[in-house]
Amino acid sequence: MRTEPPTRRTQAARREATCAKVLGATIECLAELGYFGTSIAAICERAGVSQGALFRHYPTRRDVIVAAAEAIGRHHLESFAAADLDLRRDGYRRFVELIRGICRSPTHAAWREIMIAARTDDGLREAASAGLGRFEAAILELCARSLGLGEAAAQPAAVILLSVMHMFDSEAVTVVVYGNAAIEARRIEWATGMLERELGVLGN
Amino acid sequence: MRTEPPTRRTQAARREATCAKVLGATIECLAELGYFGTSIAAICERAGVSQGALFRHYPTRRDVIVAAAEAIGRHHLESFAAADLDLRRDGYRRFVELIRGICRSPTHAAWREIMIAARTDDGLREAASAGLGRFEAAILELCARSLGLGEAAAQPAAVILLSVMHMFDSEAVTVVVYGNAAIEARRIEWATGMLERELGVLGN
DNA sequence: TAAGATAGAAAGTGCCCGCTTTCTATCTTG
DNA sequence: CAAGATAGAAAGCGGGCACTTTCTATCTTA
Repeated sequence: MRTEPPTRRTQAARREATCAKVLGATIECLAELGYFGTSIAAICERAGVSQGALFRHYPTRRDVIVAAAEAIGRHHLESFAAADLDLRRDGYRRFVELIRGICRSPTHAAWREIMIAARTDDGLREAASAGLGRFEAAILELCARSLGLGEAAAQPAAVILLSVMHMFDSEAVTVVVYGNAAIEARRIEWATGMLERELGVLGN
Repeated sequence: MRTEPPTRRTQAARREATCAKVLGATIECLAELGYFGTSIAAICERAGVSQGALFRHYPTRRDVIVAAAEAIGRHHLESFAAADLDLRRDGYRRFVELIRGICRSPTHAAWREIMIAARTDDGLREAASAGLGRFEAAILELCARSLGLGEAAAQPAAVILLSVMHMFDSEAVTVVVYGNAAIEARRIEWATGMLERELGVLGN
């Protein structure tokens, strides 16, 4: 399995394969090494691809990052679709655990690294905001679907659910830097109850 | 005012003056250029100080960042002390606006840049976590003082208030990258009401 | 006030970065 | 199957980075 026999593959397939390896490695690097540490060399080493190969498919480092943001955005959409959550059927505990799990995942760490970099990098921001926004879009869609409301009527709920997402997104960073297990345990309890109280009213 | 006459200053005063200039410039750079863009050259240019001068006082770039984190932590503590907030007297709207304002401030942006970098930089994390944690400490202290409860009894309130802080911390990034004014306006309203409902119970 | 210590400026130094160049291997198409 | 196109490897290149060295100016102290 080390060097597979020279299987005959179409050019498109070869291209897609190395692009996938590059994007996967980029997401891993962002999660483990941060935006700063995600160098072309680090990406290529992890992907098992030469730098020349990478630059054949992506003209600049920024384009690699932007493509990774797109991939992460799609991944987030799929995660929510796969969870197939119905807030009224499942209750809010599952939602809270789902959001917290996603926020603490490596993929989301990569998403966050790009978000933070985009704040101070105008070009990256313009190029990547669509892909990054898909995480927000995923939750908005979840609201409409899960509550069986139109987009306008779902907005009050969306504000609340997005706020919970922001809460766990920011918490996930502090967990690593100066974790406070007692507070985190209380938070997940409180968030569940709070959603029941705040969204229960809307559910009528 | 361009080149002030060679006023006679003690060595300690000169030292303190350039250190202050360096730390101020570092915080500005972190806020405007991000962690990546906060190079020694950028810091020194903004501070009006040579690189040799900087390295006389801080052995490495990391030490500059750590010192900046300490300064930001102290600044956050002072911000909360200066606000002199009493939740029961002032109501929750002022708290929500205070937190949102702080989270959107340049100083807090610098804090966040260091937090994010600390996630993937072990040495930075160990050296800076104490300073960074002062933001959390400031809110915890606010809880105990503002609600007139002991530390143990204040913890349920602390969980809620810290959660609101996390919410606006994460929101502040998305505001820059793909702002959604409608949701942000609703969020500040909702957060105020939610705190009244959730903390009103505890207040008894 | 002389001698040593500290602060600061200016010009390096080596390294790693994103990216390019060059060349070979594999695939497509007439 | 020949000829051109595409994919990929390997080495190289300029530039910016953190940090050092060297030298001068200012302060401290005996």
